[in-house]
This record gives sequence, C-alpha cells and structure tokens, in this order.
Amino acid sequence: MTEHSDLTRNQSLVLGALEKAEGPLSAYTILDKLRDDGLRAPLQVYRALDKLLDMGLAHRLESLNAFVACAHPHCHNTGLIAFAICETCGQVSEFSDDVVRQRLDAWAKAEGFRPTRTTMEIRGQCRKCAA
Amino acid sequence: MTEHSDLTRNQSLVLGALEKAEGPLSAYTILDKLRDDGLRAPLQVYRALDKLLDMGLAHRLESLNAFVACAHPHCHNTGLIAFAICETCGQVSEFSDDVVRQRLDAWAKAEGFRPTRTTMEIRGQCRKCAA
DNA sequence: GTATCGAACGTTACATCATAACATATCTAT
DNA sequence: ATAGATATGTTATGATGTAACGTTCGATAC
Repeated sequence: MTEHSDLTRNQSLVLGALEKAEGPLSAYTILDKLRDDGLRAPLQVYRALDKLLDMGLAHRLESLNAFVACAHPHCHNTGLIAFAICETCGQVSEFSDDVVRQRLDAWAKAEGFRPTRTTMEIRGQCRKCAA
Repeated sequence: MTEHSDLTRNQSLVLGALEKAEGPLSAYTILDKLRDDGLRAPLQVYRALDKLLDMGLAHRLESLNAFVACAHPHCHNTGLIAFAICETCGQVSEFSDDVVRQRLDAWAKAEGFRPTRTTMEIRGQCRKCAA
C-alpha cells in the first residue's frame, strides 16, 4: 500500500480499492465497493480516476474499459507502458521496453506525428493459466 | 474500394461505410449511415463488425471505441498493427514494425505469456495538424 | 425435390460505460 | 474576509455493447 498523502478522500478511496483488487476494475465495480464509504454516483469515481490517471497512480486499460493501480507508483514512467492482460485469470503485468519506445519515437519523428499518449495492451494467457 | 466478394449484405454495407469514411466510426454512427439501407438495430452492425474484424478487413480502435477499414486489406498481417490517431483531424495511420513485434514476442516468451491479440495505439497530432 | 443443419438475419429488451449540468462545499492566497 | 480554484454531491441522460428469442437463407445429403 502506498501512502496516499496528497490525495483527496475520494481519490484515496478509489486508489485503495484498485490496490486491494486482484485485477482490473471497472468504474462501476469500484463504485459498488465504495458504497459503504459513502460514494453514490459514477461521477465521483470517474473524477477521482481522472486525477489518479493524471498523477500516474492508476492506469486505464482501453481494451477492457477498466482500471488498475500503477504497479510502480514511485518511478515516473517515460509515458510508454505496456500491459499484458491474462484473459483467464485477469492478472495484469505492467512493463516497458526502451527499444519499443525508441522504435515508436522514430516512426513518429519520421512521420511528423506528435504523440501525446500511447497505449499498448497484449491480451492472452499468463504462464500459469497457459499450463 | 475493395471488392466485397464473399461478404454478406450487412457485412458489405458496414465495410462500405467504413471505407467511405474519413476516419474511425462508432458502431452507432455506422448504424445511422445505414438506416436508409434497412439496418435498424445495433446488433446488425456489431455482428457484421465481428466478422470483418475476424477477416482482418476492419480494425477496432480500443481507445476510441470505434472502427476503421483496414488500410491494407490484401496483406494478411502478422497480428501486430499499430495505429496513430490524430486527435485533431481524426485521421488514422496504420503501420507495423518488426522490431517492436520481436521485442514484444521476446518479452512474452521470457514471461511465458501466450499472446492472442495485441493493440497499440498512439494518440496525438499528425504532421498537418501539428503545423 | 425436400429434409436438415448451420450461418446470417431481425427485433425487443436490457446491461454497461461515461458525461452534462447545476448546486454546494472546501481550501488557499491575498 | 474574500475571491478564485478545486473538489464534491446529485439527477438525469447519452453512448456503447449484448442476451435471448425466433425467423430466414443457403448449402449439402438423401
């Protein structure tokens, strides 16, 4: 559990829910888990998530419409993170690869494309589930 | 325009709509464009899209919840395609990079992860819009 | 020809994901 | 104290995706 020092109450609750979870959670699942803490509406969750994403404390998995706590909350990432999502057990591994980043940067430079955000998600089966 | 030889009527209509479009289309936007052709329900579009995705004639952009016609309908891709999405003009460029594919394969092999589908999407501004 | 089986189709209803709009409260710097 | 920014709470609604049902169409076997 990371310290949630400068987080607001809602942000802290949402991040806590993500950290406790085994795998990615949808916003509505988060909401359900936090009803007892006083959260009532999706927007409360989405607003907290927005901030957490900005701060790099959580990530959005686009192919799942779901969210995870960042696995490395203290290292400020370069902005290119890849996710491997096991479709059997739901586990998400987070990693980054400098060569991949360089290749994409090179492509962007050659094309004159100015990247702001890039997502990379590998769906499949983790070692345990493939066995 | 590619020939839509072994496509059914609905598949052909949906692919046609995607090919005519300047950029990605949501399923509901496709539906609206095809009302005059007799389509009435989202499922008709989603079912056609499923097949088109299977055949590699269309792609889903996860970060947009939208779809595009494949830019290279005749080359059967290796399964790793990257998309660069201009957030200003909506243009989507499709490309692939063997080095990136190799790096991700290597990671997967090392981790024992068995990939089935991977998505890579770069959001930002294209050359024209960045100028 | 017609029986049969699987794929595609059509329709209604519903589930899930996300935001608009507006009012209220809280925090911080002057 | 007050102004401005940020966070909050609430209702309603918009956007995206699917379940479950029955029907139609087209190939193949008889």
